[in-house]
Amino acid sequence: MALRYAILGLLTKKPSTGYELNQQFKETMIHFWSAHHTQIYRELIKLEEEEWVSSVIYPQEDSPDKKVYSIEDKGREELLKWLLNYKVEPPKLKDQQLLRVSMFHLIDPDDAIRFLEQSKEHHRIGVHHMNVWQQTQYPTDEDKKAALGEYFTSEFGKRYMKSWIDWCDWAIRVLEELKDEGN
Amino acid sequence: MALRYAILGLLTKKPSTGYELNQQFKETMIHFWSAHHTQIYRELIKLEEEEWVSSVIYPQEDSPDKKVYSIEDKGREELLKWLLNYKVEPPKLKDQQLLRVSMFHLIDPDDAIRFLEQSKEHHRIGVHHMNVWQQTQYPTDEDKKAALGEYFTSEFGKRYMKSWIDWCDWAIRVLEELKDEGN
DNA sequence: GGTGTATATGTGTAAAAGCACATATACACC
DNA sequence: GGTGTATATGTGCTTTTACACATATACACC
Repeated sequence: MALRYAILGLLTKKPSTGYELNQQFKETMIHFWSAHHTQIYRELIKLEEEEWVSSVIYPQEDSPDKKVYSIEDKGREELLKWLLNYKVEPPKLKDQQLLRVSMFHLIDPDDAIRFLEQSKEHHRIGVHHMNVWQQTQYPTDEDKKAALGEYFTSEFGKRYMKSWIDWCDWAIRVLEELKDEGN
Repeated sequence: MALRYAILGLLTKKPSTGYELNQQFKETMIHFWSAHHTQIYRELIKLEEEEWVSSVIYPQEDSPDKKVYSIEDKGREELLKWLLNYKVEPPKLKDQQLLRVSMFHLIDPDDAIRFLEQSKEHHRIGVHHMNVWQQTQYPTDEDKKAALGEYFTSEFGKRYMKSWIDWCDWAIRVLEELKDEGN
């Protein structure tokens, strides 16, 4: 039920196609929300039926037609209602990497270390991507107020990935020590 | 499809009832996996049909009968297969708190600050709970190897919550500065 | 005496999410 | 000439997850 609010939130910034919304889910919202593109297209259809958004089709020559969605008054109203009527809810997450970490008692310490090295590398690349993104997309001082959300959540994502890397280093150290004790 | 492996992972530590598994999901796995209790009971039934686990019913006098599940060879085998055949997959998450943060451009800075203060308090309580848990449940040096998973993931959860709190402080500072500039 | 919480296990049904596949064009790379 | 990627929007179907509710006992608190 919250996916619709995620979509509406993006549409308050600028009218977008389903394709563009999906890009933004993958780029800027990756650290707190995931959605499949088919889910986004279907939710947009529902939102239009309920008149929370409207769409205009722009024919294109060298690629398929674009369907650009805009938020309507009803949508803006409902979004604000949802935004201000909150209770602190814990996030719902499924992290296969940490799930595997939780079973490290079943595998060889060397395999565990290899796993953590890969995970660390993955997050190192993530931090790099974030730096690239920030250099091109980061809100400047003038429009910081208009892009506060992106400013805050991208910083969160960066800190999250950095603390992942630190945690990996710590866990690898613990495993190395355990190996030494074993000798 | 991964829920079953989460359940199997817990059952490698000790035979448990669905109720106990649900407790552990809420206590120690909260930082990387969420599951509803009805989902756990249904998955256990499927796992037993496929003979990955088995169950024994213990009648009780002062509360309903217990159904204690144990992992079978087939389950242990499949778990290890899954554990070692991985590709690094990004986590799937739905965090309503960060989703609301991403829409801070729509609300009053004072409302945003209040929101972050509540969120911070929530994570402060989380760190406190973690400290209490660690004092009673934390693996000691002797059985650290047997409880490596809990040792690593609880440390991850603690670091995660602490970095949430730091990030809240940072974001509140940014908002205060923006307010001052507005005057 | 009622309310809330804890123990313990479910069913029925709805909503959310994901997978495989479909269509159509174009540009880059080997 | 084939493969992969990017643009752009979907359908059909399955799996996963969640919600409301059901049952039964006991203990604490007001």
